[in-house]
Amino acid sequence: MVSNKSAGEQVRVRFAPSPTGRLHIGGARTAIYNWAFARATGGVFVLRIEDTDPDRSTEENTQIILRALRWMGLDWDEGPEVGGPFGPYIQTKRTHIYAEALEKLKAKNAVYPCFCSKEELEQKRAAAEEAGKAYIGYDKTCRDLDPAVAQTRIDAGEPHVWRLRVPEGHEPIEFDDAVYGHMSFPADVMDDMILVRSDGSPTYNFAVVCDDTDMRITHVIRGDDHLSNTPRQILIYEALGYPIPTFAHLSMILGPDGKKLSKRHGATSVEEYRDEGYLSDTMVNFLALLGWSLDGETTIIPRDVLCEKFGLNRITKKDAIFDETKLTWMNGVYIREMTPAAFVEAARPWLCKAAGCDDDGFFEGHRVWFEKLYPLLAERLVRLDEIPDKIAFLFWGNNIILDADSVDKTLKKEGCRAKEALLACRDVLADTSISWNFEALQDACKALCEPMELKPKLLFQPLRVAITGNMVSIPLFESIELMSRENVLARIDYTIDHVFEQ
RNA sequence: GGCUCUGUCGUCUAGCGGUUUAGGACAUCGCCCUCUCAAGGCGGAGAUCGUCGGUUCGAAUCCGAUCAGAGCUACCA
Repeated sequence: MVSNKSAGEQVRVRFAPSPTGRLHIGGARTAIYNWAFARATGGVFVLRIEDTDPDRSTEENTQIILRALRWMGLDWDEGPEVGGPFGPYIQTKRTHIYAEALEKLKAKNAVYPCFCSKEELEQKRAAAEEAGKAYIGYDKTCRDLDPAVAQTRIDAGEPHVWRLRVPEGHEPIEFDDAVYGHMSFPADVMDDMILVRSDGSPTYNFAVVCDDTDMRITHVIRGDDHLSNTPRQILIYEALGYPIPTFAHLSMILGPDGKKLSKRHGATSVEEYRDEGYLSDTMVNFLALLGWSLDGETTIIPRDVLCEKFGLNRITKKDAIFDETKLTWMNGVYIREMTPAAFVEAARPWLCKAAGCDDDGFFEGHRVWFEKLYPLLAERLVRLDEIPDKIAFLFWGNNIILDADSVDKTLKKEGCRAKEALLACRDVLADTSISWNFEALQDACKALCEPMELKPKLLFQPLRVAITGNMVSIPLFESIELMSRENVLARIDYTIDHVFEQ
């Protein structure tokens, strides 16, 4: 077996999604590993679109995947839209590569045309299953057709595929997987697989081998659903006489019930997580840790550390369950580490939603004001989409929507002296000699506690309900500072009128 | 059916024959802080390392068997 990994050679890896849907969590993790490995080794990260399935591949999906990768910050060195020396990077535009490879195989008699129709094959399979034995593979009907006869049928326009002529008595196919270790597969169970379909298009196994070779890929890092395909591909590499890259297979990502992750489990694409208010830093960190560890102790691993320390040697073989709880916790950590400016930028959709206005002028005009919100919000958020609920009250103007439960528990509670407290605070907040700044206002209100013989809680909670509408809110006086005196006084007046005067 | 892989707290994981009374993180429980909610600090509980047998003075770590789960076995990728 030849290895294509000579010492000192630059690492070239690739992420090769098929555009049959959005970028799935599992695919995103594969992309992250490839990207991080390239960055850690000073290698090249290639993006290739595998759209050889004409029925399911769409240009729209390709765009969705590119957008998702960009959002995660996984920049590719070669691929769609950035080009590179081994393009094009979209399989349907590389048909000449596969055609040349097929000619090469024909010349070596390593392939043969097969005229069995899909229907015939399916019948045989069904018959085998009924007979009790499961289908053993293609029965090689066309393998030994007389070449001249075959050529005549081809010339007559009879539909045919091209199959690999797997050498008889081939020794077990062996390779060293970077994560699974030494692998050995008996060759006699390998089918004479189809390389080129009757419409002339290449099948997956054939296309990957041609492309990975052509693009000088040194390490194939992909999902372990391809582990069993690897010996098949090695057979193709051998037939073509191409050097074999290093393989690294990644375990699967499962849903909470231990079954393959699917829509049934909720969000499965990175875009859905983005729309729920997860940060791209969170996604990269969390997914990187699903199947890989830095040292077994560190959980928060910023992307620059990932890019420096990532390696194939600490990848797990075990399937991992995708636990959203931990993802959510981690998102909170990253939110707390942001700068106010970065926060406002990332949170724009939800900030605007809270304000009920999303035009550019409004947003730009409120940037500074929004940044002041960051410290109040950061330690209470775990997802960005929680923002509207927490700050909506700031945009109510002179109006106030009182939460019934909060009113009962803090304003109408027996002996709580809420009305008295509100009146006293109102006087402080109406006093224009006190500067409109949260510390000054807070100190002035707090000074009321002693003479009134009220615990801070009994003074502040009624005020909180009167101004925010709820007994649970972001910090009270910081919020007041961000509102106008007019709005604040109006809300207190309204609350006093409506709660206490029947 | 055949081929192949996996199996450590609920979850992600560390562990590579003795330094392990199996470490960390999330979740959970308790306490502290506190004008709410959080965040933060401290502490607790939680894994006889799938099971059984073997090798060894000694095994989560090596070997065998067994069970359970997964992938592949397509003119899908």
